[in-house]
Amino acid sequence: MAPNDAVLAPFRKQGHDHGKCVRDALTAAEQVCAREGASLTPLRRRVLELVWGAHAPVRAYDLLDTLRGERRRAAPPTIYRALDFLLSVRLIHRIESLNAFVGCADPKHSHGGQFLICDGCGAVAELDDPTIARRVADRARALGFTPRRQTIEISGRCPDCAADG
Amino acid sequence: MAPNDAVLAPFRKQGHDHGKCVRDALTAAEQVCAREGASLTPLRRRVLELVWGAHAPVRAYDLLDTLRGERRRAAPPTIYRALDFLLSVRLIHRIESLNAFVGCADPKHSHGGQFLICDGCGAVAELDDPTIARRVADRARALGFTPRRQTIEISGRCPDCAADG
DNA sequence: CTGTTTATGTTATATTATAACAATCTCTGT
DNA sequence: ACAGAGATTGTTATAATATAACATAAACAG
Ligand SMILES: [Zn+2]
Ligand SMILES: [Zn+2]
Ligand SMILES: [Zn+2]
Ligand SMILES: [Zn+2]
Repeated sequence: MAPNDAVLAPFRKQGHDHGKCVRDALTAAEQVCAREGASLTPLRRRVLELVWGAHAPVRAYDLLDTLRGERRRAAPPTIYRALDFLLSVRLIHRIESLNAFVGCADPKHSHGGQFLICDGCGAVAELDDPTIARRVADRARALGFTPRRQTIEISGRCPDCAADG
Repeated sequence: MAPNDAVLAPFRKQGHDHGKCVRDALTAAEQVCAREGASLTPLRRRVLELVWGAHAPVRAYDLLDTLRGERRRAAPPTIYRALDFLLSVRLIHRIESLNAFVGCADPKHSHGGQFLICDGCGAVAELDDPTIARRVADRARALGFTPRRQTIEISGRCPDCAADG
């Protein structure tokens, strides 16, 4: 398996076992929370599972609609609080340019991810190129700025969608 | 004047002539629009001027409030259409992580800017480091992705605010 | 237990953005 | 000047995203 394969999984409509993606993500989540003493309640766990449901960014109110099917009293704060928790332990990322959320591909290591967002199919792949992150941070510091968080989002066309229209 | 001076102007509360910033921005805007055959109407020009009012990102509804003082019938579409126009000719940028807008420091050259956003004072400085932009684009292309637009936003503390709390 | 913290429920509202259609302005060709 | 076409702005309504504020209920430590 080429090293790019994991990164590009979201762009492969067929040929990746997404059930396994989700199971692995939940397992990793348990470990991360245990390590940090954070409490992954059933609600938070379920929201994380829903975020992972597609290999694509999900909007808060879509999560809410789904959750309402199984938990009558879900309201906007229900979802936003769960999302805030998941963000705080870095199990998910927020895609600023889409107002949407996506599961973190590598929650065990701290990082400000870089995201490739396909205009065609909506899929998002998460890179983690330390060279880019470091270069950006260095450039900021060279100007006397103290960086805290990076948001790097690249819109364009994934391999499949570039081939089509 | 050191080369960083222009970039850091937004972080210097004193000692930069902001009136000149605005006048220069409007002059450049006229030129850009003339060159592209775009029509910088009084309304659009005024909204651009308001965006430049502070050297900081401005939210759409704040612009709307201001505009209403001088144009009774301003409504959300008034502002959003003007902003869409200004974005389309790249006279302003949208800061995704703030849902806010900021004047482009260099509208004569096409670029996906990189933004340093101060948590303390709210000021935003625009970099344009081609090395970063190229590296990001190259990395995307190496994965078969065709990049169209980059969003790069760095939150942190500007020199002044890092010195304080 | 009992108070304290954490998590969730509940209602209401704030903030950001767009849809849809009407009116007006601008420009062009005659 | 006039008609028609396209661009711009006005107007009303509503969609989409997010948070405030306070109530209730679990979880947990002493
Ligand atoms: Zn998957
Ligand atoms: Zn991640
Ligand atoms: Zn710019
Ligand atoms: Zn500052």
